[in-house]
Amino acid sequence: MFPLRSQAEFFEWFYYFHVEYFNSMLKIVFRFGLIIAALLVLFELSKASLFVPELSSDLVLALSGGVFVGLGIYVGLKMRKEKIVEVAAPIEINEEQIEILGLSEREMEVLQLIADGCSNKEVGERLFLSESTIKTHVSNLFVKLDVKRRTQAVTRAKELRIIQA
Amino acid sequence: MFPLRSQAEFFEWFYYFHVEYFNSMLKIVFRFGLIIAALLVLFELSKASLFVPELSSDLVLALSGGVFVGLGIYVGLKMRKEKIVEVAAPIEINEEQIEILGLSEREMEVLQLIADGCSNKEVGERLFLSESTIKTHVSNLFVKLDVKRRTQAVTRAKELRIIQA
DNA sequence: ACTACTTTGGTACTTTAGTATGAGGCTTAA
DNA sequence: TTAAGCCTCATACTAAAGTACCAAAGTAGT
Repeated sequence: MFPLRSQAEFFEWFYYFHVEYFNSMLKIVFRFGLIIAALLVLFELSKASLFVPELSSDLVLALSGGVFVGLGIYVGLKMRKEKIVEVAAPIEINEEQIEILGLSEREMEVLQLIADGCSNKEVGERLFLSESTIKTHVSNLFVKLDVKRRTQAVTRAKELRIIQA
Repeated sequence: MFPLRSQAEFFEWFYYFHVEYFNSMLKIVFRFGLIIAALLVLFELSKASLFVPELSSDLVLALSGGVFVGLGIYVGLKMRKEKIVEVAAPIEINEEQIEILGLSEREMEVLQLIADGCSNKEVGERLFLSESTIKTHVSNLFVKLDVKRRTQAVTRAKELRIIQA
């Protein structure tokens, strides 16, 4: 049988890995490792053939092959799902960045409307404010975003994920 | 040994899969299947132990375990890479839509620069054209995109996937 | 109450954007 | 060759954007 001590060490090593890089891509590797370890045990059991001693090693291999294929399909599906979610999900707004830039609520409202293609006048109408006020807000926005034009402001805001893309 | 006929059938089945869903996530599954098949062969070879007959089955298991872990890491890295590419990759440009709208090459260049936040003057400087020419292009763009302002043009262009987001 | 900040609005001005129109040069297909 | 379409540039104009001030009202914390 697989030496227990080595197995334990194996898991220990993997646990270390897991803790060290928990939120990284190595999570995937860890998951993989676990599944593989489980499969090794399964394999070992099959080879021991306690219940069906007359099983040929070929059949065992075929079986484990099937298991691996099933695993492949499962993992493939799982990853695909994650992918779709990642791609299709609306980009979450970086509130922290808004804090850092010191953008007020009004400024954010104005920024969003500008990104929607509104003129200063239209923004004013939508927010029930005068065009003068909007101009003030826009000017302040430009300073805070370090840009010179509204188009740049929109691009920058989307880069910084502070408005919906 | 693993029965050759079954193995051939196995590959045939996988090939069918591959052709059927070539550009889908089942590509991953297929790749998985291939790797597994290769590993089964490797395993078989190890078991045959032609070169080192005194190898214990424990050691073989340990070795294959190592191989599987390596495989896990490799696949994990590979998939991670693909994911990042998919997420960060530039959205592919809808050439068909450009055709439909009847946008010329120059207009597309101007559109892209506008989206980057350039003023008409700056666009002109980058393309070695006069501001007048840019204004003409921009006006034509607005008609074709059915918008009234450059900010709207940018938003619309990104919606239609005719410029880089 | 004082301070700091946001929000609102204004005037006056400069710059950029956008419209309308015309026109010459270039390429391409009928 | 002629027509169509694109690219280029220009003038003259209107509209919108942007800057630089100032100022009052509200709000929240010290």
